[in-house]
Amino acid sequence: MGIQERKQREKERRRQEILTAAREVFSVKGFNSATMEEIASKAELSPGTLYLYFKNKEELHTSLSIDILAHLGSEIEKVVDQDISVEEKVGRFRDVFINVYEYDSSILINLFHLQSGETLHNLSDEVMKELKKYSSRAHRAIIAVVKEGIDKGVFTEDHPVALADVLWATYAGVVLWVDSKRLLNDEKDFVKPTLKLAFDLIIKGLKAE
Amino acid sequence: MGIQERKQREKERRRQEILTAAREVFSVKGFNSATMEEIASKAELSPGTLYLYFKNKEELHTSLSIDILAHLGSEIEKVVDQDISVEEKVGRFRDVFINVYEYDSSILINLFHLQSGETLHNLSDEVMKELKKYSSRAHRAIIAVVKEGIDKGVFTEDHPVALADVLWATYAGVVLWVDSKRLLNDEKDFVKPTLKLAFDLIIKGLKAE
Amino acid sequence: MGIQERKQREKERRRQEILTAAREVFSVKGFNSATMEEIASKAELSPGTLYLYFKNKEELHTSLSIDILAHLGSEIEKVVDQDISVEEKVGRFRDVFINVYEYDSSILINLFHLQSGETLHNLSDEVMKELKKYSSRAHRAIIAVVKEGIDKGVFTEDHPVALADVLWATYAGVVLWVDSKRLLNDEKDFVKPTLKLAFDLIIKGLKAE
Amino acid sequence: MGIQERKQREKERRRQEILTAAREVFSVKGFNSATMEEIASKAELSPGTLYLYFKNKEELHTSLSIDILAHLGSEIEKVVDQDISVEEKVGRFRDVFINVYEYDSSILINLFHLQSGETLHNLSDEVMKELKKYSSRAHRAIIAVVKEGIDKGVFTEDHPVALADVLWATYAGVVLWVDSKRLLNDEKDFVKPTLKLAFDLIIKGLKAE
DNA sequence: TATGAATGAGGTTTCATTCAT
DNA sequence: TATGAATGAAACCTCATTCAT
Repeated sequence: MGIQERKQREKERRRQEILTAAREVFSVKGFNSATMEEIASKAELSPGTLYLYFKNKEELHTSLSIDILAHLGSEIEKVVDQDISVEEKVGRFRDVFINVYEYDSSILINLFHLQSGETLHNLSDEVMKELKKYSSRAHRAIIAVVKEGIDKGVFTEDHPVALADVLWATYAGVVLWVDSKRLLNDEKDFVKPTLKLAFDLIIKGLKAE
Repeated sequence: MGIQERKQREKERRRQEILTAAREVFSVKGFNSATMEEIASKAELSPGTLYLYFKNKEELHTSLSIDILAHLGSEIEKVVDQDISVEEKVGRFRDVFINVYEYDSSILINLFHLQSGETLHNLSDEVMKELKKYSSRAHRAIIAVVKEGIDKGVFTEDHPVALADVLWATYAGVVLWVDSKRLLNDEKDFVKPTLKLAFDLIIKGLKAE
Repeated sequence: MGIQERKQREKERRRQEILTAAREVFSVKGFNSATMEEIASKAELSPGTLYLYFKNKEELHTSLSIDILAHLGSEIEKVVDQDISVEEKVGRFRDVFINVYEYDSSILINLFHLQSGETLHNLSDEVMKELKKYSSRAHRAIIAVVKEGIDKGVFTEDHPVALADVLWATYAGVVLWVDSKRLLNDEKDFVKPTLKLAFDLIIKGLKAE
Repeated sequence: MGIQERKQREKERRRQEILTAAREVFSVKGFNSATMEEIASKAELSPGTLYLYFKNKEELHTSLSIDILAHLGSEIEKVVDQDISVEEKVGRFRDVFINVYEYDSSILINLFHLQSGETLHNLSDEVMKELKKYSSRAHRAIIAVVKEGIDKGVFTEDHPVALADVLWATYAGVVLWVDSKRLLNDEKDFVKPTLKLAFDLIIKGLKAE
């Protein structure tokens, strides 16, 4: 391992440390209330250093979303070529969704919230492209499975993209809705069962008679 | 009409003007990027005047949400006692959702975004209570219908509250997801068909075999 | 009584009502924290009306000081020509001071605080003149008595103006100091005994051996 | 001298620069009319920088008072154990008072004005505690000397705390009164002789026959 | 590469004062 | 004379970002 490489690795490690600190702070405070200073301090770095690794606050935040989106996408993709029935595949999607939610619920919530006009408009083209890339990767995988189901006559005939949207939207909706209910009413987190129920209904609904 | 009444009416009109201006600005900019100055200027008023009608920025924003939530709640409630089948009732819910979305999509989106930790924590108790009130009103109505379906043996037996959550979450999810897709990919707005599809699937899924 | 006169009287009555309301508000809130709106509301008038009677907030406040100063001055003056010893006269001053303090401690405190650069600079010449007039009236009376004491050989020979300043300053000092101690330590109001003690010391100190 | 130490010193120097600028501005304008912007500009800094050194305007102002109060307290304390008569000690108090006044009359005036309801209520508990600490330190020292005088039979028997209050109040009163007279009548500053006179009277008055 | 002190634009909010009715 | 809605200037304060070291 040459010096170059070691440096590269060191740099990547530092980047991850910042991301970890940022994740914690954004989770607790939300995007606007989180301050670069607090993130820096949690990463045991100075504010200025953050800007050596990320262009600005926005991109630091979005990097987190991209990370989780990339992970989600790759997990989703793994399902496509498995040797199981399409219904089971959709069931696996549900499990992936649940796992990712449980792995880092707050950033996932942020991810879904992020995708609103306010935040989206300020992103650099580069970051935007990455966001799209990972987002569509997951989406394509879902579409493929839905299509498979339709082709095999297992699912009702319908537009596969739209069906994929429904699955994805339901995921986002349950996560956000349950989160907000929890905040409003001090209830406990019941994303998992709600997600299960929603997907069971949809899978049932998907089936061709 | 006495002077008192005319003044009252004038005041209400002015309030509505501010709300309209705020709606436009918040829709385009989001809560944080919107400025009171811009809202005031759009309403052709001075910044100070806004504070005669709303305690602060937060409350101005939340008023918009409460308005639409109240409307949504009352429309949803109307469905409960109609003399139609439960499946049709759920279909009507879907229609109400679509109508409300079409009436004011941007504030609805804001409403769903609003309900995240960051924003929710700063609301006054009073506003919070109203938010809860209207929110739970709609929710209760949905629960009632789901329950009716289960009791009549038309819907699968399951926890009615959870089923209502699924419906509501799906609504929120579709609205947010389609909105973000639109922003990301410059696509056109296809909330309506997606909502239709999602509800059709769920209604089908809901049915007892 | 003609119409003119009645109007005049009515106007004066209204002015007094405003002053009364202002006194209450300024006493509780202090000059800066008091708002014209609150004063107006306490006087059961609208903010605009206040400006028909007083040029601005500053002058409304100063009017209160002038009132109490005028009262203080006239009470002090009454002492001068009484048929009693000079020591007794100084004792009477003390009593007048105590009475005025007890009549309206908060405005008196405000009066002493008022006389600092911040406030004093913004007064109109006219108000300034009145302030001086009443202030010097009281002062002159005290000087006269001190002088009488010196002339009669009862008091130590010293500059009468300076001695008058000491008396007056002691009054202000005790009032302010006790007030601030009360605020800092939640103690009770002990202006009266402190004032008695201070004057007893000074009267004793004043005596020629 | 290490880097740490140099930085520390540099920081302290900057703090003092700000305090100096603030002192000037507060002296001329008073607390409310002074603006952070003006203070910053006088210190040749940007407004934001002030907030790196002081939490807010209030605390910047109070820091000035605490500084002078601390100085005053320590000077007063030095008098207590000196090997001189109690009368001389009280005379020394007077000298300390005069010195402190001459060192920084404007902040001293502000200090006495500060201690009024309006300002006092907004202080943080921490600052309040410091204020009390230094204030009571000076006060205790005075009480001790007065007590010594009474115990030795040199002073009239009376409540030492009350006597200390009189001394302190006279100090505050003379300073404020003379200041306001100066402002009202454009007279010159005669705090020093007035203070001398007042204390001579009081010392004489204090003596047991 | 890392620091962290300094920046300064910009936002929210208050409230004395005005003026059309 | 009285109103009170509207004004708008101005203040405090925050914090993402920069840059000299």
